[in-house]
Amino acid sequence: MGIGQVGAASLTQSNDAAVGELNDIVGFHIRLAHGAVYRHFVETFVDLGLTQKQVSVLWLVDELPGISQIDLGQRLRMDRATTMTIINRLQARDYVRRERSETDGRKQALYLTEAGTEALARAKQAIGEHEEWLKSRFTAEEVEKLVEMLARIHD
Amino acid sequence: MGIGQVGAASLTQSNDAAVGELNDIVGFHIRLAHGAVYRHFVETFVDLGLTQKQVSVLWLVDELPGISQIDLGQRLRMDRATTMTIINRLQARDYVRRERSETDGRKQALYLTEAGTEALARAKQAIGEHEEWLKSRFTAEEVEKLVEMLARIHD
DNA sequence: CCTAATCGTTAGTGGAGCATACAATTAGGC
DNA sequence: GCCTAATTGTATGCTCCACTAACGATTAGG
Repeated sequence: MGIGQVGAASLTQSNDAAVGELNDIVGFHIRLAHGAVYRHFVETFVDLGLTQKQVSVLWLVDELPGISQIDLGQRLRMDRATTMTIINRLQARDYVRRERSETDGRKQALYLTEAGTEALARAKQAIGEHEEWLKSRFTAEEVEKLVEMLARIHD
Repeated sequence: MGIGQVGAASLTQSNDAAVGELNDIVGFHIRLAHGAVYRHFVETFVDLGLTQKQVSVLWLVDELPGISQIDLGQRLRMDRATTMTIINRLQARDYVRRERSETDGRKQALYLTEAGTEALARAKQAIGEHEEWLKSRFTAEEVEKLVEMLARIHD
């Protein structure tokens, strides 16, 4: 699908499955793009059996060992209850363990288990493929611009 | 949050809740942005009680009366089962009705009811606010570029 | 005409997000 | 220091979305 200097309206309607005026809704495109990325992610991770959220959590716990659930949730924009269920799943698979924080009795300190570390390593491999699939349609400058614009939305 | 000519790396880490290397993952930003849009959508639509998907479906059925479920699903990137559940919900609320297609006995022809048409009208009002919230952080050129790049992902 | 494909449907699984309520712990004002 | 308020984790329950697998009805095509 060649991308030239054409208006976005005509461009994004070049597909055979037109959606009419919906095409002008930015949120609609974000949702569709997210869905496409999600589906490719699932394909790529079907062997590992990990979701986007689970990988993000493993990744962050690895970078910040001892992080609390509330801190983790805030960085990934999840509420406490959602964070709980994800940690529960990862703990059930023995990828993560909880320890009572020494400095704050309310908090749980999260750590990766060995299995979790291994799973994360494999996940990072898969993330590489996944990102390649995603980035392949953009130049480096466009990737940077895209990320910057997306960050303006979620920050 | 001022946006200047700064590299994306430092920019997107300007927030207090840093995520380290995850910041370089494009898919991660798409997911976060989608989450932010989703949350604002829910806020905006709490009175109407409609989801993004439901509004998209009402919108398309209105533009293409008599559309089949399979066609609808393809345009919105949903599989048959997912489309079913959404149509079921909209039908239960009397926003949509199914009719046997005259030209193909396998298909259902979808139409909005009067209540559905009214709901869509209110939804379009709310979409206006929602889009304004979303677009307010971009120039018109940026919006066009963003939509075009997102379309490259989901087309 | 008969087989294969398509479409809708049903049932079941799993992930994610949210609200609410509660217990334990800590922080802060007095 | 004490007491109240806030924080953190937890449990329960709800909704929504996406997918798989199977099945019946219908249509398309060799």
